[in-house]
Amino acid sequence: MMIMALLTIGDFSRMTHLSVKALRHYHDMGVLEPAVIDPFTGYRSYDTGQVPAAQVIRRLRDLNMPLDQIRAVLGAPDVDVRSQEIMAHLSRMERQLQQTQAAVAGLRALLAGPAARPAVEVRAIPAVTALAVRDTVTAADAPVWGLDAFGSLTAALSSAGLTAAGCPGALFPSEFFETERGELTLFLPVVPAVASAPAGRVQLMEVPAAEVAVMTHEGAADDIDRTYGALGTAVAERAIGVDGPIREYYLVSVVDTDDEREHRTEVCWPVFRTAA
Amino acid sequence: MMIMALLTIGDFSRMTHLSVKALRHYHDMGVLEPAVIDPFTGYRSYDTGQVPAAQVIRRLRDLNMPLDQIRAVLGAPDVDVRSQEIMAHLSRMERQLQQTQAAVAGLRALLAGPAARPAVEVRAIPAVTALAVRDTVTAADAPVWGLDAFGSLTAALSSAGLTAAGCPGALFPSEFFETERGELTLFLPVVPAVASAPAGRVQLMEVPAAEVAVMTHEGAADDIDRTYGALGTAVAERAIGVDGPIREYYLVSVVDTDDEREHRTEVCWPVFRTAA
DNA sequence: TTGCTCCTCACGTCACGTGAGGTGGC
DNA sequence: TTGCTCCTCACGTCACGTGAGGTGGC
Repeated sequence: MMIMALLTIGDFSRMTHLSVKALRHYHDMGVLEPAVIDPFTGYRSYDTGQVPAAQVIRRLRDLNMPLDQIRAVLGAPDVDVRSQEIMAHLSRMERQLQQTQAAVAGLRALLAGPAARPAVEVRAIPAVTALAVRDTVTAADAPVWGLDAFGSLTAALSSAGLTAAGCPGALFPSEFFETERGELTLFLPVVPAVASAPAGRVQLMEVPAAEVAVMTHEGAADDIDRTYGALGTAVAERAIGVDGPIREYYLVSVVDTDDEREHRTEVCWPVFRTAA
Repeated sequence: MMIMALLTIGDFSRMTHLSVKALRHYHDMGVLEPAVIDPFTGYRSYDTGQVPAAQVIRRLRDLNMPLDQIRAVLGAPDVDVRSQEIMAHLSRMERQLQQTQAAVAGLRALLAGPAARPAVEVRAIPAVTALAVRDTVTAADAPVWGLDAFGSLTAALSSAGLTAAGCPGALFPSEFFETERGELTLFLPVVPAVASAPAGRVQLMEVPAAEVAVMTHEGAADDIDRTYGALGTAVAERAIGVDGPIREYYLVSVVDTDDEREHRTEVCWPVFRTAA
């Protein structure tokens, strides 16, 4: 760890293409400490040996990695942890890229004009017994949470010796859309039976009956707001809406096929019990 | 433009998957005004007819379009201007995506360990006459500016009846790296001759002589900080650096080939005149 | 009357950028 | 001595999120 040559912050800036302001910020945040700090003038001096670290920081910032994570990556004791954190970040970025592509496609579709909208059907859903997982989740985490929760449900299904009685569904409280965070419930209807109590985070619950307006969403979940808009509009214009959680039923989902175009989701909006 | 049904902010949030906080913010920013505002309570009411606009906003925000631009897009009088602005944004995003991919590749290369570094050569560059364009530019705008300036230079070359005497180069003041903004000079050496004065923003200048350390960067410009780091390190460790603008000479660049891997750029770092 | 929804400030977040105002070294 | 580089606050930016504290409608 020999010091090879000390550099002013200006020289170091030129060598790394990091702005002086950014370097000072990285110092303040503990991401990249100068090799020497003059106790009288406060002048920072960097070492030529710090150039590679600065280049890594620049790349990670280009990839939008937060400074806290960069500090953790650079401070990781062994190389495995380090590359593991980087790979985790890259896969998060890949997911984000897919979302971007979906947004571009969705935008084109929107601007091309309103698509033919599937019909709205009013339906009475009876109460059912179901295995369920309930957690407080943010909108950003919801897809991953859902997949994980579904894994727990299928595991509990077999270990409790129960039989599925329909496709999985979820309950979304109003709060979830209004604040992008709320307590979600993923459930899997089962044939009622005397069974051993489900273990862990899976519980047996009664999904209440409901009168709902239903519209089927075809395709990837990124576009599902279009169906919400069309369904909500239909409900509002008929003035039949009531309070209560929105439901989704996953007729065909990622657990059935990787081709998102084949996915089918029923969106259910609560309406008056009196609606014919 | 008939009002079809009024919605509370909560209902509108559920229908568009925009958070209530976001909707209030869009109102404050003039991006999406509620159809009705109760003068006593301040309650906002939206119209079902506003759902499509909200969906477009959501897509554009997913694409990181700033609210100012979104307001402009939605307010655009004709569809041509609107789709033009969107296309411009998409191409900016595409450029950003390329940068992301370059950052991933660059990161892999950095973590794989230091590459074999090309040799540093100390060279005396004589003064030359050149056509030049000079502008104050930010680091983010520099590549586009450079391409545009080169176009002006070649146009001026033929209209002034001059002959090129070398490949194009650029001068970068220290300030440009330290603040990511500064006055850049792109120049094209010419055979001195009595010629008509160049027009517009192109001027005839004397590029001063300089003693420099030179390293050749092979490949895309996104990676050029690695060469700056290696060159700056070499200069610092020999303690031969002096003040002065850094130069780049574009031996093979985007004007010669679209294959970035073939690009070759000489980076020139000012050193003592006495260096042998 | 009790929840629930809605409202308006005021402040926080994140990674710096933008001055202001001042000092040190050649 | 004059520039130039460096320093430290303090505040701004952008698109909201996070409470605090309060009101209206069923």
